[in-house]
Amino acid sequence: MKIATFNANSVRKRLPIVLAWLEQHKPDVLCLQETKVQDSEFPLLALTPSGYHITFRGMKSYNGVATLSRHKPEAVFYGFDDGEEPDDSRLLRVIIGGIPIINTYVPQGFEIDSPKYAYKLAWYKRLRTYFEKHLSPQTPAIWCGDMNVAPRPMDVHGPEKHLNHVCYHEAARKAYEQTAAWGFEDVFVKLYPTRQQFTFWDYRAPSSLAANKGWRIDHMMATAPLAEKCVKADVDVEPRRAKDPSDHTFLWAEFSI
DNA sequence: ATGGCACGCATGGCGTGA
Repeated sequence: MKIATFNANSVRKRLPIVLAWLEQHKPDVLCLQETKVQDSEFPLLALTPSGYHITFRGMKSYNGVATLSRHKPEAVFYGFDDGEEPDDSRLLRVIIGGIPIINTYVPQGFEIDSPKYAYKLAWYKRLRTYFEKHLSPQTPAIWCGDMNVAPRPMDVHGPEKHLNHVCYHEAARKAYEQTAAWGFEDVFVKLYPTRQQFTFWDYRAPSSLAANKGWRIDHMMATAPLAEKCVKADVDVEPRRAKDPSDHTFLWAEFSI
């Protein structure tokens, strides 16, 4: 099973890139974030020729998640179900072949003294509770998406400059680690523990890609029984170099199941 | 030290992203 994740930064703007990537790499599942489109406007027709089943939930302008799959999901769950705001434009769980696949677009947080940052930290706590409620660390499950956290110093260019950045600040890294510690392992790190590989390069510094000044903030996580079956994983930088790119690129993994 | 680019939209500027 091959599964990929991609923050598209508008699925409508990125249709050519998404369609080409599906055609070339033929993943079983592709999780998209920041689709930036409400459901009534989702470009279903444009994606139909790909042959993928498409599960999506979005809102106007911001956020939005979609999961494309070769096989139709057996079940679909939108957002949190803890009685608070479901935030269903950021959390999507589908079951495919008996395996839960959780697609998340974790809040970015703006600035560390912003209420948005407190919301991000709380979001990670809610997500751990969600895992406890719906999953088991002893059975196969995947959690992937834009986590908006660079977990290790090597996961961001110039970490010393970003200690107060919401994607590297200690509290954000701790929140991410404590959620993953429920029972998810980063399969890219498992395969390449010492390799520096970013998944995001800022648009605003036009040289960021050429200078490789990026962040590794998109992650592919698996519970132990699945992580041990991960045979390949990689980041495909090519779509970031394409015309009209997203600021993120694709991360994928293959499991021998 | 600062800002830079891209996207969507009750669009000639703003909120958001990271």
